[in-house]
Amino acid sequence: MTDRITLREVAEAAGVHMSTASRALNEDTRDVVNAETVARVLKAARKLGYKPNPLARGLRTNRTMTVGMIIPDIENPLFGPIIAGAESRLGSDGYSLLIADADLRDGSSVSRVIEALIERRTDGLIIATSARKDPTITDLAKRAIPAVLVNRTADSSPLPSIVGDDHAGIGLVVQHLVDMGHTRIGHVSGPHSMSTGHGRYQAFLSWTQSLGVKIDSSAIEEAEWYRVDAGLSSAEALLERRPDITAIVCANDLLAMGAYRAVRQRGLTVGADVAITGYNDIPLLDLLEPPLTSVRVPYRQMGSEAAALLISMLSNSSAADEPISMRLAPTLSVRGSSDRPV
Amino acid sequence: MTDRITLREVAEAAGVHMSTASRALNEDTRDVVNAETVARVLKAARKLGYKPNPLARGLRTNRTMTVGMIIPDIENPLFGPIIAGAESRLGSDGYSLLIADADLRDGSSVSRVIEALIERRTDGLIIATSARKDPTITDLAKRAIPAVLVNRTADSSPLPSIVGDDHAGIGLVVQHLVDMGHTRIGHVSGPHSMSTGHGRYQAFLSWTQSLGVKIDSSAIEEAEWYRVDAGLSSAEALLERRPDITAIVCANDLLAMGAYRAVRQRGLTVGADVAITGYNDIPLLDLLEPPLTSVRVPYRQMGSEAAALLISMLSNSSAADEPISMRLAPTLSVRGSSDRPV
DNA sequence: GGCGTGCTAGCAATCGATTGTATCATCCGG
DNA sequence: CCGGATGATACAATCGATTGCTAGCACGCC
Repeated sequence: MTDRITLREVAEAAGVHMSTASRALNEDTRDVVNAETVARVLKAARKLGYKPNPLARGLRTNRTMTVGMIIPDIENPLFGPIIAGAESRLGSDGYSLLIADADLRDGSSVSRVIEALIERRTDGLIIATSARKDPTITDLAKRAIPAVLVNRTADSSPLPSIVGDDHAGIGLVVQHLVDMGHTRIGHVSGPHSMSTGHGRYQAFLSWTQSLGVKIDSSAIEEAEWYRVDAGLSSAEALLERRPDITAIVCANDLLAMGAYRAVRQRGLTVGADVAITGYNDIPLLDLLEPPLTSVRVPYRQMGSEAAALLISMLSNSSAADEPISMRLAPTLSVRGSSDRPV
Repeated sequence: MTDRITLREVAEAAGVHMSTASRALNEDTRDVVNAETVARVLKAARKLGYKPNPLARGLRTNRTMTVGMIIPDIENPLFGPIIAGAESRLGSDGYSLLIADADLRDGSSVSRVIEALIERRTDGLIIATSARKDPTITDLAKRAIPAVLVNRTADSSPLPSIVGDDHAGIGLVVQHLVDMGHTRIGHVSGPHSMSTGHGRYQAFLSWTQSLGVKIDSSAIEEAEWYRVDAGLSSAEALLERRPDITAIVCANDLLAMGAYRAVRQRGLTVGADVAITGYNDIPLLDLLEPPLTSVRVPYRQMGSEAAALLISMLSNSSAADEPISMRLAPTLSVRGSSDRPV
C-alpha cells in the first residue's frame, strides 16, 4: 500500500490546524475560512496529492457514499444496462455501487442480502428483485431506509419505484398489429404471479378492447415461466385451439422464441403466416430470421433514473411524503416478424 | 437509520471492558479470553443484535473487506457470469464487490476508474479490461496493489491473470470440423491488436497444421472489430476468394453471425453448404436456425477463480514471488451449424 | 514467606476525519 | 479609549473499533 497523505500533513504543510484544513477542503464549510487560507490549503493538498480517507470520514459523518444494488440474477443480460445506468449516474455524484447478487440458487434469501448491505452501511439501496409481494420491502420502508425499486414494482409498494410502462408498451404492439391489418390476435402471457405477466395481460385485454379487436379466453394462453420451452408449449396450445390467429403478442422475448418454434412446427412461416412480437428487445434477436419485432424498454435510463431518485432522497433529508413512482415510456422496434397478414 | 448497537453496549451488557468484548468477538484473538467470558460476550452480542461497524474497523485495521471490479462494458452480457462468479466467491469470504464501469464512451479512462477504487480503499482489484498493453497495469504492479486480471491478459503481464484457454478452444473447434470430414477450412479472425484476436489466430494456424489441414493466407480474413457487420464483410471477402471452403471458424459469436449472413447472401445454407463455428457461446444463439456451434468458456468459474486468487493474495501477505496465471479449459457446444460437408 | 509465572481483563492510544466551542485579534461606534 | 461585535483560526471531543501494554490475581516453587 502506498503511504497515504493525511489531513494532518496537509494542515502542517499549509501552516494551519487540521480543522481549518478540513473546512477549507470541504465545499460547504469553505466560506467560514479566509479565502487566502483556503487557497493555501488547496494548494498544499494538491501538491501532496491528498485524498481523504473515506473510512475516517464515514465514521464521523455516518455516510459511506456507497449505494447497494440487489440484483436477482446478474447473468440475466437485462440487468446490464440497468447497472450501467445507475453506476454512471451515481458516479457523477461521488457514490459507488456495491453489487449484490440475490442469486436464488444458492439459497441466499433476498432479505439476507439486503441485511448484508445495510450492515455495510450503504447509504441507500436500489432493488431490482421481482417478488410481487415482499415483506422485506415493507420492512425497509418501516425502518425508513432509503431505497428505490427498479424494473419491477410490488403491489401498492411503500417504496418509490422506476418501472417500464407496460401498459403503453403493449399498446404500441397492439396498435402496430392493428395498423398492419391483423384482426385475430392471440396472447402468450407471462405467469400471472409476476407483476409483468399480470400487467401485460391486463394491458393486452384493455388495448384490444379499445381498438376494437375481439378477444375471448381462447386467444390467451398463460406460460408457466419466462422460458423458451414454456413459450413453445403455450404457443402450440394456442395455435391448436385457434388456427385462425394471424398474430401472437408474447409477454417476453423468450416466449416469442418459443412461439417461433411452435409456428415452424406447424409448417408455417413466422412473419408471413403468423406475426410474432416480443417484449424487452434483448440484444441479438434482431439477428433471427425473421428479426423479432419487440418492445424496447429504456433499461439504461431506468437505472439512471433510479439512481437520481435515490440521490435526491439521500440529499433532501426530508423524507418524501409519499413514494414517487415513475413509468418510463418504451418504444417499438419494428422488424420482420410482424409483417401484414397474407 | 436504526440506532446501531456498538461494541461498548455489548461490553456493558456482558459486564466486561470493550477491549475484552472485542477480543471475544474476534475469531483469532478469542483464545486469549476466558472461555466463559467469551460465551457471555457472544450471548450479549447476539441478544442485542450487534453488528460491528465496518468503517470503524476498517479505519483501525486498514482493511475494508471490499474488492473493486473494473468492467469495460457492463452491458456486454459476457461479464454477467464473471461478476456473478466473483461476487459469489467473495461473499463467502465476507468481501463485497464494488463495481466500476470503465465505459469508454464517457471518456472515463480506465486508470481514472482504478484510482477511484483505490481511493475508496478497496483491498484489491479484479480487472476485466481489455487493453493488451496497458501502462496502468504495470503501474499497479509497481505500487504492489493486489490485483488480478480476468478474461484478458496483457502481454507478459506483471499481474496474475485468469483467462480462457483459447488455444485449447480453437483446438476443439478444428478437431471437431476435421472429425466431421472438413478439409478446406477458413478463419475469420478478430482484430490482431486484441489478445483474443491474435491468440485465436495463432491457435488456428497451429492446430490446422498439426491436424494436417492445409491453410494458406487466402483462407484467413481479419475482421476489423468484433461486430456483426465486420464479420459479414470479412466472410464475404473470404468466400469470394475461396468459394471451395466448407467451414469457417470465427473468432467470436458476433463474427459468426456476420458469417451466417454472408453465406446466405451467396444463396448457400449454413450448416449444409458451409459450416460455421463461433466462440464464447453467448446465450440465445442456440435459438438460431441452424443453432450455432460455439466454444463455451467457463465465465462464471473465471470470475470465481479470480476472486479466489485475489483472496489468497490478500490473506497470504507474502506477495507472490511471481504472478500466477491460470487458463481455464473451454468446452465445445456442438450444434447444427457445423454439420458434415455434403 | 517471597517471588516468578501464567492467565485474564482493563487502560488508553490510535486510525483520520468532522465539528461544536473557545480563543484571539481587529475594528467599529459611542 | 473602551466594550462588544465580527471574523478567522485553534482546541479537543467524537465516531467505533482494535491492540500493545500493564495491572491484578492465583498458584507453585524454593
